[in-house]
Amino acid sequence: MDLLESYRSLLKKHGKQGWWPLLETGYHPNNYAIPRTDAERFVICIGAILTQNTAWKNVEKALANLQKIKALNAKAVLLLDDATLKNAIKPAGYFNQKAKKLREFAKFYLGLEDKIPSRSEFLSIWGIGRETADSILLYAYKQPIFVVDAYTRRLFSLDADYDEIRLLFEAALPRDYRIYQEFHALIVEEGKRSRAKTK
DNA sequence: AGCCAGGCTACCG
DNA sequence: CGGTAGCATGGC
Repeated sequence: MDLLESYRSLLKKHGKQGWWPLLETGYHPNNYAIPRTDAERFVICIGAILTQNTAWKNVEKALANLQKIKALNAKAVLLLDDATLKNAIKPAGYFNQKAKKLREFAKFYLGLEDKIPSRSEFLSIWGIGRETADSILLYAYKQPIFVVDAYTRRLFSLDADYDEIRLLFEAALPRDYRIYQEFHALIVEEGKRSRAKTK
């Protein structure tokens, strides 16, 4: 299986996806400067948590609610009372769990200096699993780590352990975070469309 | 009217 | 270890 060839063909089919989408600017194809600020970085991180097993459309509603109450930063999240936080993120589902996950992450985030946390540091946070950790590393920190999700397994008929699949992609592709970002986004786009067609 | 979304944790055998 | 119930809302 030539993964680089799959990447090229998906790119031709769907065009650049421009992940990660932000509230103000939406998608930003051909712009790899994002995140430019610490604020954008944090929004990417909590978006990655909120989108766990959840359609992005619903995550956008939750993010917009948080923005409305000026809680798109770590300090503000920690200062919100429980009911307000849960109510804001309710559209993204699992609001009891995700409220706790956001607080756990915000606590961690506030403790950071300028350094980039390691994968295992992210994984040690309650509520951050492998895909979420890798999404944060790839899209918020621009680290060349491939993100594996349900669509990746489905599209390529892979039934191996998460990290095995991740390493398979990383070995087959140039070590370039921009390619990893686009490829994962393209896989999701392809997965969404092929599902819409077959139903 | 179901089925399922850009998963994770806890618990089971 | 691998497998899976539970978590929750909204879109199609």
